[in-house]
Amino acid sequence: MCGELTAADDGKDVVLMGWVQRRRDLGALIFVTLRDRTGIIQIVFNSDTDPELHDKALGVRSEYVLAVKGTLKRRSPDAVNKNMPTGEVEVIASELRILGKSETPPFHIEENSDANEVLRLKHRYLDLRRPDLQRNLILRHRVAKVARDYYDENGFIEIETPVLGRSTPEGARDYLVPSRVHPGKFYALPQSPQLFKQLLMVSGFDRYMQITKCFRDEDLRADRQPEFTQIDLEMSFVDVEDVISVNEGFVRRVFKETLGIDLPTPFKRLTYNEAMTRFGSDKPDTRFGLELTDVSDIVKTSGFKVFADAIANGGSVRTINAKTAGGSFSRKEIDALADVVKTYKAKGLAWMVIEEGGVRSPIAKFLSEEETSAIINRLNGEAGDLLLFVADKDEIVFDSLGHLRLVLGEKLGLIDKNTYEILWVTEFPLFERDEEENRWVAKHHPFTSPMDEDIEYLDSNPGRVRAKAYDIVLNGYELGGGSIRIHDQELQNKMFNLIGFSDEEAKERFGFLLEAFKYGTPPHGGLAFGLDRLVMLLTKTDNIRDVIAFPKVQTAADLMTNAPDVVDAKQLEELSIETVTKSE
RNA sequence: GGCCCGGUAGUUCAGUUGGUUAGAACGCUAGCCUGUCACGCUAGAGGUCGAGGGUUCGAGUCCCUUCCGGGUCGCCA
Repeated sequence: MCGELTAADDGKDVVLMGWVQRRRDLGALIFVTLRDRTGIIQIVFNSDTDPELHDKALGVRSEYVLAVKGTLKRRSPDAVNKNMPTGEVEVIASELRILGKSETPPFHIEENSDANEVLRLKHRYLDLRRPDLQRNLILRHRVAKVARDYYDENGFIEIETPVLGRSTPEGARDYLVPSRVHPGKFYALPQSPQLFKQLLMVSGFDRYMQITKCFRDEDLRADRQPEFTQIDLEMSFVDVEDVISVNEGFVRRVFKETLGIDLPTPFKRLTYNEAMTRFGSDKPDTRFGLELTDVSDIVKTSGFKVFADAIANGGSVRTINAKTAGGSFSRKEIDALADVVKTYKAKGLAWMVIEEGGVRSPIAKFLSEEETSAIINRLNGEAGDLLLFVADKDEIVFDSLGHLRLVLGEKLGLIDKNTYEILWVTEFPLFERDEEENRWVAKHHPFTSPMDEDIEYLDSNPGRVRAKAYDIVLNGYELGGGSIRIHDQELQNKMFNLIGFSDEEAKERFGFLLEAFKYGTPPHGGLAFGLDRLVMLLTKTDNIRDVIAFPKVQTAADLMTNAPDVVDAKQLEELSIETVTKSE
C-alpha cells in the first residue's frame, strides 16, 4: 500500500489504489500524491513517455479515487523528499483508472486540520480520511483487541447483554424506547450492564467481559458522550485485590502493546480520604505536586472571622503553596484564581505572598504574627511563594482547591504531558448525602458491598461506612471503576432500606435480582473501563469526539445524519405516543 | 437551567471612533511551465457579514431577540 513502499522495493511493478492528496502540474510533467490509510506516495506522469496517460492525469483533482499501475523507482538523490516517509521513491505510472470523481471537498483533508469542527462533523466521512483520526480509530481497535485477547487468556467469556431493558431508579437519566406491543410502556437503554453481569455470576459464568455501548441522557462534556463504550467485566469468588490485580495486568498490556510503555507495577494506591485531603479530588492528577495543606488548627481561634467561623461550622481552612508564583502573578491573575474557586461555590480566595522579611496579603492584618509564621512554616514557605487559602465546608474546600490546583499546575507549567501517572483510589464512602432529597444515596451503586470492618456503622453512622469500591485514575481522569458487590440478600435489603427504598419498592424495581440471589450467589465483583477515555488518553487528545467515529455534539445531536429528528405521525400512532409542546 | 467564548468568500482569518465598491491568504476555474513535493507565474470567478428586528442620513461594527457550535457549573449511582 501507499505508505509501505520503500527503496527496497525498487523496480517492482505495483498497483495502488487511493485518494488524490494533491496534484502538482508542471506542464509536461504531473505529480500526484496518492493517499490510503497507510500513508502517501508520489506518482509521476510524463508526457514524453506516454502522452495519452499524461492527458488523462490532467483531469485528476483532489480526492479523486484512482487505481494506478506503474513501476516503483528510487528517486534521483536531488529529488528525494526527506519530509515524506516514502520520499525516497516514487511510482512511474503506466496505467491510470479514475475509480471515483470528487467534488472539491468543503475542507482540506490534512493532518491537524484547522477547519471548523461543525463543518468536519457534517462531513465526518471526509474528516475520518485525515491521518490523525485514522490513527486514533486504529489505536482504538487495538485497545479493543488487547482487551478481548487479555481477558480471554485470563479465562473471561464475552457475553452480550440486552440493549432493550427496564428502567431502573437511581443514577443517570435513561434513554427510553417506546414499546409498540405494550402501549404506554417503555424500554430503557442500559446505563451499564450492571445487573445482567451480576446475574451471569449467579449463572456460574465466573469470569465475564463485554465491550459494550452504554447510554446516559445527561449533558455532554469534553470527555462525555451520551452513548459511550465500556470494557465491562465481572468475576466470581474474588475480593478487591483480585479485581485490581487482573485489571492492572490489562492496563499494563494495553500500554505496552499500543505505546510500548512499561507502566510500573504495582500501580500506586491512594485511599479516597488521602486523595481528597492531599489533592482535593477523588481522581487526582499526580503528575505534579501543589498538594493541599490543612491549617485549620493554626487559625481556628484566629481574629480572622472568615477562617474561625468556617472551622466553628465544622469546615476547614486549607492552603496550596503555589511555589514561585508570588513574584510572578499579577493582582489580576490572582483575581482570576479567585474566580476559579468561586465556580465551585467557595466564597472567596485568601492569598498571601511571602516576601523577604514579611508578607504581602489582604488578610495579614487579621492574623497574628504567630499564626502567620506557623502557616509559613507548615507550608515550607519561602520568599516568592504564593499561598492560597479557602475556608468553608470540607466538601467545598476540597472541590475548589482541587480544581484550583489543576489550574495552577497548568499555569505554572508543572504538568509533563509525556508522562502517565496511574493509580487506584480505594475505600470510597458507601453513601453520600443528597441534600435536595435529604437522604442517603449510594455513591457508586446500591449493590456495592461495604467494607467488612465498617458494617457495624451502617445503622449508627452511614456516612463513615467505606465501600469495597475502587477507581482507576490516569492523569486526573477516571479511567474506570468498580466494586465488590453485596451477595447477601439480607445485607442487600438493608442497603435498599438505607437509601430509602421500602421492601415493596426494592422488590418491584430489582425483584428479579433479589430473587436470583436466593439461589446460591457467589461472592463477586467487577469493574468497567471507559474505552473512549482510555483511547483519548493514549492518543493524547483532549476531546472524546476525536476517538469516536461518529460522535454527537453538545446538544446530543448528530450533525451528519441530523438525528434526532421528528418522525411520521403514523410511527407515533403505532407507538401510542402523543407529543406535547412545552410552554414557558 | 446558569455563566463564558465563537459565527464575515469554499476554508482560515482581518475589518479602526458606525462612513464610498467588505479585504488577505489558501482553495477553486482557465492559461503557461519537464523534477515538483505548501511547485511557480498570469488572469478570473467567488459574500444573505448565522437569522430576524431596532437605533441611525448611514450598521459587518451599537442595542434587543433568536439559531448554530465550543468550554464550564448544575447534572453524570
